[in-house]
Amino acid sequence: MLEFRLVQGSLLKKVLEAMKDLVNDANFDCSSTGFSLQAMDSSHVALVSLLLRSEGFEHYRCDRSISMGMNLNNMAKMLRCAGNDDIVTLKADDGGDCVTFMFENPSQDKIADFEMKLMDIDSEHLGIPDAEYQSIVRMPAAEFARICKDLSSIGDTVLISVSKEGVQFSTRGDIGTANIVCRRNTTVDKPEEAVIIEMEEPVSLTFALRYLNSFTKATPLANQVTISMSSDLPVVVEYRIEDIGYIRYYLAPKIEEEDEAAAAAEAFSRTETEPKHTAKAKPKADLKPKVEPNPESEMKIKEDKVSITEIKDEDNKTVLEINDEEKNSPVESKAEEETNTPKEPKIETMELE
Amino acid sequence: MLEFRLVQGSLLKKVLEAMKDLVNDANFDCSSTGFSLQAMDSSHVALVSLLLRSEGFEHYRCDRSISMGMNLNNMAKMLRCAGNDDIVTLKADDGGDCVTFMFENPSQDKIADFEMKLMDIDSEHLGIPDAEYQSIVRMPAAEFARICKDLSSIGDTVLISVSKEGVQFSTRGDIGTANIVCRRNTTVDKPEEAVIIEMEEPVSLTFALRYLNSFTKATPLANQVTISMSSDLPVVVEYRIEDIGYIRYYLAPKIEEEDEAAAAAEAFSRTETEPKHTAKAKPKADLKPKVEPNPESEMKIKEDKVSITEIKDEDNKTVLEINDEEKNSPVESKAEEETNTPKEPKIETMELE
DNA sequence: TAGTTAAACT
DNA sequence: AGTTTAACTA
Repeated sequence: MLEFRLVQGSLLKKVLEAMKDLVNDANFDCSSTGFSLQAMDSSHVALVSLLLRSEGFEHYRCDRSISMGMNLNNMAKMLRCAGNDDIVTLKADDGGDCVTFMFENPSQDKIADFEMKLMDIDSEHLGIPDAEYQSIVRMPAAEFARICKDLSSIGDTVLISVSKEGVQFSTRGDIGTANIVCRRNTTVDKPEEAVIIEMEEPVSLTFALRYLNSFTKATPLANQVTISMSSDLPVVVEYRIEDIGYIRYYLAPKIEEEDEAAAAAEAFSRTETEPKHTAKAKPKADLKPKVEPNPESEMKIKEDKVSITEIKDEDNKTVLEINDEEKNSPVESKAEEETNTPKEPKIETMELE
Repeated sequence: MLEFRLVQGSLLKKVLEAMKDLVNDANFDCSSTGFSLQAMDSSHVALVSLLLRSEGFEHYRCDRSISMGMNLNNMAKMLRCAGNDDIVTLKADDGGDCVTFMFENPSQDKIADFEMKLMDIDSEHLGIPDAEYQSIVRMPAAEFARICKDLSSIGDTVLISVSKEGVQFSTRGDIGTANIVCRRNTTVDKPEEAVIIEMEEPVSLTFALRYLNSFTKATPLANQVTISMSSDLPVVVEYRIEDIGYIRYYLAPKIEEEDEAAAAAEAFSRTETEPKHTAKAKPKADLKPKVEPNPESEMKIKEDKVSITEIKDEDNKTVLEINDEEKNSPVESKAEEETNTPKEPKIETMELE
């Protein structure tokens, strides 16, 4: 028996709006400590990780851990039927193949319940390494969203460069170029407007704006966003959900094209002479973990079972592999249905447990 | 070297939104006195004229007059990246082929610069006669916009009839007819709601609503709109931009169809028996200027060099030609790329200087 | 996939 | 009324 009650029902609505564009189907993992989800986007380029801790709920009961496969689009549709001030209750029987959403409006005179069929989603549980990052930027979530949206009207990718003084976003497209600089700004009286840079090493990385724009669907969940970057790790874009958890997005950086390589050279310690090969053919011996997993990490996974791999595929795109050493053959998620041409660097498999 | 700074950056955003639907590419003419643009719409039916005087800018520097060809859609895209409260600076080097837009947010912690390639647009400089008009209507810009939008759901054209008491907008379509009358109303306490009629002679003219609806994109720039009409001149729809200039739209009236001819008969002294012919094939000798240029006119151009010609093309549509007598062959703008079927009356060439 | 238009919310 | 978001169309 699983049952939890969330007074601020709009929170769950926003969480689903923040995931449904990126992920079609995913397992919600419920345990006594809370409610979590990890899933790769349908083209296996980005990864979403959600955590809602049990303490954040008004009432939380989970007799035994269960994994509920849901179509996020359908779940979002149902949650859209809840008013923003409604109290949302989610119920599921242990053996059942259904989940029930119950919405109570504030005056308790309207009670709705929606039942949704669960799905059997054969997804590996993705463990995510909690690495140390060379640069961490905290800035207003709305501002980051605005920048990504604006730049995507000029170009397809953004080069994010962090220095002690601030963070610069730049792009280039057919109609011209754009450069946006956000200066470090630790305004004390308005913490939600602060731009905070924690930099150990300057970083310059390029990302596909298409995915960043998907990530910013989480903007209504938090005032601030945290962008954590290291040269050879996927960027982490985190929205902390007050008192209850977070939603995090991971995206592998793109390799610069020749003409942009110079600008990125200092940030990338990668050798430009590295031979190209296909991701699948890449021998394990060539793997070059750049960042050791943090031993202090809160990760549930064992670090010695994780390797982060960066290789180039035939299109000179980056492929990051984070592999369980006991499972050397990457397993494609069977939930994958889309026929996207894989132009993006792929986080091929994040099966870490 | 050209550089100007506009504290109210949203103004430039609105100006571009007000032009981009009508004009693809145009030259911005910058001189020490200000910033101006004249361009015909892509089907050569309507004309836009923009003026932003140097006094309206916080800082204005233009060492020598230059003409910068821009794609208005791309320029609008870039300006959309400016916040509404941003300070906008435009810069261009004299010899350069680029223009730079710089946006500073009010707290100065976010600075963006956008660079856009200039185009070589081979457009004649359009001089526009400043005629006297038989009827001038001033009314709230939002009300005019609403009327044009509403009527365009009924019909394609609007008959605007001005009398001392007010102005009437009427249309007819498959589903019925519509009539909107705005009474003269010089409310003293709310000047922005006034409807003011300056009438020397009653006027009834028909215009394509499609174009008027494009013109009303300028509504956010001004509280009031001025509509100046004479029987055989293009209507002028003017939005004054406070403290800095104006945007004006010109559109030739349509000839009434048979069933509507009666209503317009008094306004048009045209003979219904005039034979039909194609605009281009029409020999010069057949042109019948209907209205002599007003000798009292404030026009800057010499009247004897101007002829206003009204002819019908094969579709029984009006074509107004305002020709310099020294240039008998109408010159198509080379910026013209669209392949619109020229169903609308054309202001063929407005080269009057 | 991008742009535009309509609708809903603030 | 303005702004932001969603849905539809090209």
